[in-house]
Amino acid sequence: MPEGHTVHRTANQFNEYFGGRLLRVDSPQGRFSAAARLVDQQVLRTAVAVGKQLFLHFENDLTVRIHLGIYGKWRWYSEFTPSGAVEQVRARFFLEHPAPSQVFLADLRGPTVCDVIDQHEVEAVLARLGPDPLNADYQGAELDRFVRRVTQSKTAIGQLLMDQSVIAGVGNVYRAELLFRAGLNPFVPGSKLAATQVQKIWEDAVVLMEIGVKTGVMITREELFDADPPKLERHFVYKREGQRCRVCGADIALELMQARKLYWCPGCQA
DNA sequence: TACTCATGAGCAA
DNA sequence: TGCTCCTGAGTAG
Repeated sequence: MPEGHTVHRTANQFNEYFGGRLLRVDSPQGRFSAAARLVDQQVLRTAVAVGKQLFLHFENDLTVRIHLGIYGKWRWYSEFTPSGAVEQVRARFFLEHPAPSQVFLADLRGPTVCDVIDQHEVEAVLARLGPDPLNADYQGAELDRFVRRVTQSKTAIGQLLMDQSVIAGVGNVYRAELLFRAGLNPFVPGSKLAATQVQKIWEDAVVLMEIGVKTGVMITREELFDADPPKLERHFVYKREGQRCRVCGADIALELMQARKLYWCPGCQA
């Protein structure tokens, strides 16, 4: 489920299993081979997630940048029995001399982006990303930046929340659920919202996405935060079109916004 | 087993 | 706006 919380979990795993270690980097599929050689047998300094992007910084000042897109998947192994077709593995990261039963190998399949870049290119990518609720000092500049971008824009708030330069890491699920929880109509222009309303969206994003990092799943109903509910129970509106709203009983609506499915409740978000 | 759809985003037109 | 990248979960039959 590649919204921002997933990427932060992956960064945490890289730091835990591979941080400060000499890594082998390979591309069984071949498409990443030339780039992989640039960081193969280098020490991983640190892994950092910003929005939906993962940066693996190596000691030779090169960085692997990964964006899962819609298909990308990670698999982690503590035994050398990788599953699935190896020719689909874009990138493989592993320790050459792991301790017994240690997690030592990560396979990456189907990413939109997997490349090796230098520090200037890292900065260029970061420059076009908005603040990330999972990285932010949220009393401070990051929150202000988000509020300013939204309240100065005539674009619908439903679109703004999907714009990675406005807020990095929110995707289609969190977009729908954040707007529902805020009681906001997705089609309202950002400029029509009060700063306090926009601030509340941000604070809610921090709460929901931190739970996502902790649990690994996107749960947006408070009463289920500790319950590990089945998929269809986790949300208020996402993928619930035609069903009754859990709060007001109205039929959940589904519309296309910028070619993405937008779920919302016409009763609660009038 | 075959088919559909998806949590994303860059690009051409 | 529509196409593309191209994995895998879910579902229909």
